[in-house]
Amino acid sequence: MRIGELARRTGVSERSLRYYEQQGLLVARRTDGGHREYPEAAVDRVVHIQELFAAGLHSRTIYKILPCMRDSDGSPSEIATPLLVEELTAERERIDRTINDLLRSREVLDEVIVTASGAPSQPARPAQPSAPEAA
Amino acid sequence: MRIGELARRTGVSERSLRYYEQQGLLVARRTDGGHREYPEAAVDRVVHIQELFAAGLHSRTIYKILPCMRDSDGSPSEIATPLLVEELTAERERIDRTINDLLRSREVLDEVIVTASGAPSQPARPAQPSAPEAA
DNA sequence: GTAGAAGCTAACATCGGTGTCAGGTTCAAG
DNA sequence: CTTGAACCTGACACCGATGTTAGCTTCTAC
Repeated sequence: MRIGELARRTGVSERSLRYYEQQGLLVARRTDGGHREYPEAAVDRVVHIQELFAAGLHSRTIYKILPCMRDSDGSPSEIATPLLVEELTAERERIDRTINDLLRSREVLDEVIVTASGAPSQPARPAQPSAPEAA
Repeated sequence: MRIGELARRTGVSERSLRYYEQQGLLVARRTDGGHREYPEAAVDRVVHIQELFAAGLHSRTIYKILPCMRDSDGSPSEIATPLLVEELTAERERIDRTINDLLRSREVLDEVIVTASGAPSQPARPAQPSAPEAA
């Protein structure tokens, strides 16, 4: 398939798909005229890439782990080196910390939401207009 | 306390603390000479701000919810408006999606790590992906 | 009063994935 | 052919929190 279809099917912009290729995350055959031609497996691969990006990994890291995942092509194809494993472990810890931050913040939001929903417009404390005007 | 100490105690750079003030997230009295002077409660507040930033909230959003949290000053001080509640609910959903992405990506990392650690040179046969002990 | 540490403001840089525009080429259907 | 959609490359812009530097002022301890 071509880039337009891949973009449509994955929800990722053509711009991003070209960027992925530039970063070595995605390969494409070319037609004689130079247009990209993707195999079906590209859809899965793009989805995977997106997930990893969404988790805050950098393209360089994604580049390194892609061949170690059983993925688009169905085959793991490579085993991570000890160095890479170390890096991924650090990345894993970062992810854990982020999850914890998210959970904490979600609690905070919930509390604010619940407080507001539970108590109708009753300024608990009309006092101190300590709200600094927006900068 | 002054900015240097606050920075040390919170692990947040002076640059960021000044930025927070500029965004209206943090207030400080000033000495005659113009130096910032923070109350003890600032430490907690900065920590809270950091958590919210880490969860991907923008300073504008943080600005709006800060007065609705029971926080540094100990008092909730304000109740969220319906509009804000709506916004926070959307934010909450974004956080949920992000958590899911992180969990998925963590699984992927775990699989790569386990495969590499467990099998010196063999096609993937991963044992139980290590228990999600984050949270 | 003086030296040096600590603060102040202001301005510019950075990172990295993505949006967008420009100017040109290819593809497919009439 | 011709035409219009789809694609190509390349370059620049953006966001937003944070780093960094510069040049100056204030504070504190001697």
